[in-house]
Amino acid sequence: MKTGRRPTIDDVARHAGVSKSLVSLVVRGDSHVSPERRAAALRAVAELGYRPNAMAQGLVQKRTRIVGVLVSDLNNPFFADVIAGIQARARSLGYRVLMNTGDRIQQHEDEAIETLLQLRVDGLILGSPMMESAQVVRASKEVPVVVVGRPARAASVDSVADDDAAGALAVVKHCVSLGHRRIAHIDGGDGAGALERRRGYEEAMRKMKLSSEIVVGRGAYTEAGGYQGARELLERRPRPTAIFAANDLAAIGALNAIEESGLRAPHDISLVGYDNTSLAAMRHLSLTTVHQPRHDIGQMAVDLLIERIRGGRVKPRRVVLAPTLVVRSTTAPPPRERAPLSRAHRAPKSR
Amino acid sequence: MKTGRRPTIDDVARHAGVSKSLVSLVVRGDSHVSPERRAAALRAVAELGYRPNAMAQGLVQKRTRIVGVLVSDLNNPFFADVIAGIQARARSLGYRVLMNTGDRIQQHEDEAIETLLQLRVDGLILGSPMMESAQVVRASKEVPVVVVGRPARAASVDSVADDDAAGALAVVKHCVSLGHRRIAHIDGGDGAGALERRRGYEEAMRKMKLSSEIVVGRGAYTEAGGYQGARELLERRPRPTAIFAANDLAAIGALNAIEESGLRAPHDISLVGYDNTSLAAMRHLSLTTVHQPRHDIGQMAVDLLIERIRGGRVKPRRVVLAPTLVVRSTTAPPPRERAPLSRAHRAPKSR
DNA sequence: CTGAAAGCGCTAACAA
DNA sequence: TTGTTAGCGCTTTCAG
Repeated sequence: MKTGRRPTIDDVARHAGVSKSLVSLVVRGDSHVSPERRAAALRAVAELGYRPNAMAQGLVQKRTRIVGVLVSDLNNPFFADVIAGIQARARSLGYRVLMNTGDRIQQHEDEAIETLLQLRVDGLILGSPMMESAQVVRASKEVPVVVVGRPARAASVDSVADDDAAGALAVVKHCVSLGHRRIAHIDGGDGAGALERRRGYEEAMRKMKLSSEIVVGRGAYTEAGGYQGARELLERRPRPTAIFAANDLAAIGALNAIEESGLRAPHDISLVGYDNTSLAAMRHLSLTTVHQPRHDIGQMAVDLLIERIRGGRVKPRRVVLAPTLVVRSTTAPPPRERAPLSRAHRAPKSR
Repeated sequence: MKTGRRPTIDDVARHAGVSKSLVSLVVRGDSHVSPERRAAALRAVAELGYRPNAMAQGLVQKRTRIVGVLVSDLNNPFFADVIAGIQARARSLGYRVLMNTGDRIQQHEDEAIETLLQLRVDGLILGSPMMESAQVVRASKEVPVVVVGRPARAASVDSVADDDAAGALAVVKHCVSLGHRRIAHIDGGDGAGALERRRGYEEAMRKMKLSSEIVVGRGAYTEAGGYQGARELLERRPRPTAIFAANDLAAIGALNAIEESGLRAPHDISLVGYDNTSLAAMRHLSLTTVHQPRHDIGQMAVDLLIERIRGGRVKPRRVVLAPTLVVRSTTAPPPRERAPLSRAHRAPKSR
């Protein structure tokens, strides 16, 4: 496992018969070095298996070229693509990425951030953090912070998220165009952006003149949360004919509840998710959902971050990306009502 | 964003009117400090918002108390629980976790490890790495390494994985007990542990006296891989009556292919996955699969790692955890054959 | 273009 | 108990 202590830049210098600083220049790819010495240094590096100590570098340079990423929930495939976008962009800008997860537990999130902060990462990207805004602000006092998946509330923090209002409106319109009126929502509990998505739903319902049909079940951005929310909604009479879940995971949980009740989607009840994760795309599931440009979100987050790191921009930026409805197989016209009464004032509005 | 430079331990010491080392002791919780000075130091820490610089600490202490984790694929929910296990155990042992992902690309994996190594993490856990064994060995020269999800091949590396042979045998036995004989396998391509799983399948088939029925389709640990493999298998005549995919993701891909061919599982063809991820448990999917104790795997990985870090154990350890078959709804007796011929020598063996 | 020296923020002896 | 001192491994002036 180990052969004495690890070689330092001094060892390399001695081995190559040059000075420390010369080696330092070579290792970092500076061009103002004579070919011979460069070669000598490089050879020594290879022979000794020298690996620069990032801590020592960071200590003196006062930067690490590391962006820290906090992911609220690794179970949510939504983040996989966002992170891919982050990694790709960071790589091309010469930064490295280090992740940490909070398991959807605030205290863990705090610890995760603390770790990253103590390491002196150059910037922080928070993926749908559960943590309170105050914590985010606190972190932003130390280092540039970009929040992903929910709009930032603080002035010192950038954010990139999708337009929940637009997404929700598209969903509601789609359902209405199929003939639904009793369109219920399962919210994301205290998950990131859940409030915005819920408001988007309510607003959309009002826009479609369905204020009186607004019904929200309490959920979470998890399968279990969706299941709970659906149970609550399915007990209502009259039952909703369409359910709009706060994300795909919740939609799947809702689907479980629906099937458990002996109902089928979309025959008896239509179901819509949010995020267009790989789950939704599964042919077997084929969930109607809302697509967010995840990769772009990740890239944009890095761009904002680096911009702050480099330029010292101060003005906060709230980037909002347009979502798109993806119609698959879990939405269909509502089943015919037994009592024709409720069909009476159906708004024929469609898009 | 920033208010001048960050406070250092010197600032704290000056502010509190004590020495650096006193502050250092207090911050690290040393007990040999008088209450008054401790209080003074703590107050100064709070007032200045002091946060120890982990790089400086690491530099002098020659350890970071960080375990680095490489995750091959964030899309695979398998890792979420393993990581939860890692985090939990690491936390309780006073270590922090920093993750990195390689997107299933070898070069990225190498870079990810390099980042972690340059940061001088105390140990490395590699989650189902795609990288070659040589790379793993190279890393293990720098720092203790534990491989998760595939047996380590090198003497300097520990590993913790499940018993693929046992898992495969359970799957094959289950299928046989339902009356299947043409049980095909979709392998994991060059994914971690794919070879072992495939060998386990072949061995199991032989044990069940079905050597002549061994058929392997080329796949990967992804939905796309499973889809491809299934396409290949479904073209065969006679068609397999059961498919055993290398993991759940692949099984889902296979399911897509099956349904696309107008077949249904388990009515026309039985399907088994591996890993018992949250995907498999989805009621709507209800995939028969093999459960691995993911949380335990993560914990065990940390235990092995810390043991090496602390004690300097040298003897390699290969921990193998027992998997269990989880029978759900994608397996059933095979459809009746048109030609009764092939039913003639069905082995009635069951478990 | 190259080398010597100073110091990043912290801990670990060692003294006091 | 507490303060002083000497580095950890590296980069960065600043002379040569």
